[in-house]
Amino acid sequence: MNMQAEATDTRTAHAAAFADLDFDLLRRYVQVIRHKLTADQYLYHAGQPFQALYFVHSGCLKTVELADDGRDQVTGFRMRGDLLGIESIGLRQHACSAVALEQGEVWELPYPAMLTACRELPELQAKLTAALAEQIRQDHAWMLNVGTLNAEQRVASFLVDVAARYARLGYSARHFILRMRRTDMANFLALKHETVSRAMTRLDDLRLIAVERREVRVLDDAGLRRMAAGCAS
Amino acid sequence: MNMQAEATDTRTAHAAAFADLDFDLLRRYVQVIRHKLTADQYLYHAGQPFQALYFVHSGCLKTVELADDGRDQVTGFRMRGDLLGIESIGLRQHACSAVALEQGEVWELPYPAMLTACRELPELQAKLTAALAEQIRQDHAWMLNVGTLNAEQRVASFLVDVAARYARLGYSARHFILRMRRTDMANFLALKHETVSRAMTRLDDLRLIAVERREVRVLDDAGLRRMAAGCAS
DNA sequence: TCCCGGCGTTACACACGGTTACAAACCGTT
DNA sequence: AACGGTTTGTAACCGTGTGTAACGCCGGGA
Repeated sequence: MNMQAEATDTRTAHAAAFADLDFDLLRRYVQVIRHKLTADQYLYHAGQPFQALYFVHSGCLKTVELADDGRDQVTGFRMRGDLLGIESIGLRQHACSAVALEQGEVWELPYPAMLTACRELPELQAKLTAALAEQIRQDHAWMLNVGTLNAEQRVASFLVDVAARYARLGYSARHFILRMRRTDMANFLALKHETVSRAMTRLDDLRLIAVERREVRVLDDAGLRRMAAGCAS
Repeated sequence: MNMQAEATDTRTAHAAAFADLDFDLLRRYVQVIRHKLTADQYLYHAGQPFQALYFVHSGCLKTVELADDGRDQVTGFRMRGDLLGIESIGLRQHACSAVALEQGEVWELPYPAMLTACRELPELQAKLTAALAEQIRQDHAWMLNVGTLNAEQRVASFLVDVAARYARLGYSARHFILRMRRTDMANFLALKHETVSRAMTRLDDLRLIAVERREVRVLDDAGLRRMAAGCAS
């Protein structure tokens, strides 16, 4: 849901997913600890000691960047197969917070053990590095969208990306339930929640989607993608 | 110049710089190739084969994300000590373009050789990973600023960050020359160049800075930082 | 030296999205 | 079923930043 370029073009074709990792092999080196999460539960707070990465097994979480003066920015949403905490690598304390949007389960991967495991398993090292690079590309795609698209286009782009992520997980890209509130979506897209509401109803009016609160049905995929790209009208 | 949090707080205190790397040691493993660049010269284009990372030895470059429909977004500015190309790790082709803003020199680090060198030098591997994570944190700080600050505050924040980067390189944080045009600044800050101009003159009117085209003098550092934070007025 | 093109600045009208306010729908609790 | 709190939707107004245009400045080339 990081609004990365929707089409898997040649540049992103080889983006490695952490999901298809051999966890049985990994468990020989790293003690993987399962954690159940409930809605609104913090997985970690900004400022807490950084000790582990987290693999999302189920559910959906948001990562939130915080400023000293109280400003906050949702920097992404993570679902099954995504890795959490990589942004804090090299620090002693977490750079941001991670909050569960619904109940779910994450697998804790203690970082010191991961480091030694990386020395034994070059494949793991490559996957981790690839995950970091992929995160940078996602963020840059977000910058491009927020920097160049208007409110409606941003919302459309977001929905296209969400749909693609659901498709990758084997769910329907045509009909899904958003896991986050309007406020979270708005914050992520650098908009206000009223604006997101208006954009959603407008996309509904245009028969591109059918919305009912968090339930979204994609009626005109091509049209939605056209809207998500720079094309006006 | 990526508008990261200006104060080096406890969270960013251990951000590893690639600058203090032992290049003599690295040269035993990697054939470092020097490249001179002239203003407006592309170091690499989006879509070109990804074969190397680049260490900026002198000069200033911008990285530009491109969309199929022609939209473009400046994702950052790189100066001496910064690493270029890391966002394309794991891909066959570069994900973005890099353009020199002035004459300068970069050192090409062929990536396959870097990979093998990383296996021999754990310190190098750590530095590379840290550089990737640091990039993510910079991007998230940018998201926070663009998502929550108005035009004036963004420009102030940008100037504070530029000043900090110059200071780190041993130059004056009080008096410097911007290396990029208003258009590049504006694109990076998700504004229009006219808006950046107006913001600069307003910061000048407020006696926080003294501007004359690309020349900037910081008159009230604390005031500028206050403006760069969420504080209104 | 003059001319030209790129860059930066300024003025003004307008539009998009923010602000504010209120209402409706949903949720969990009692 | 009634209640309160939260989330979402709708509407009117307003302000920040944009679009447009004109002008000034500076540097490079003829």
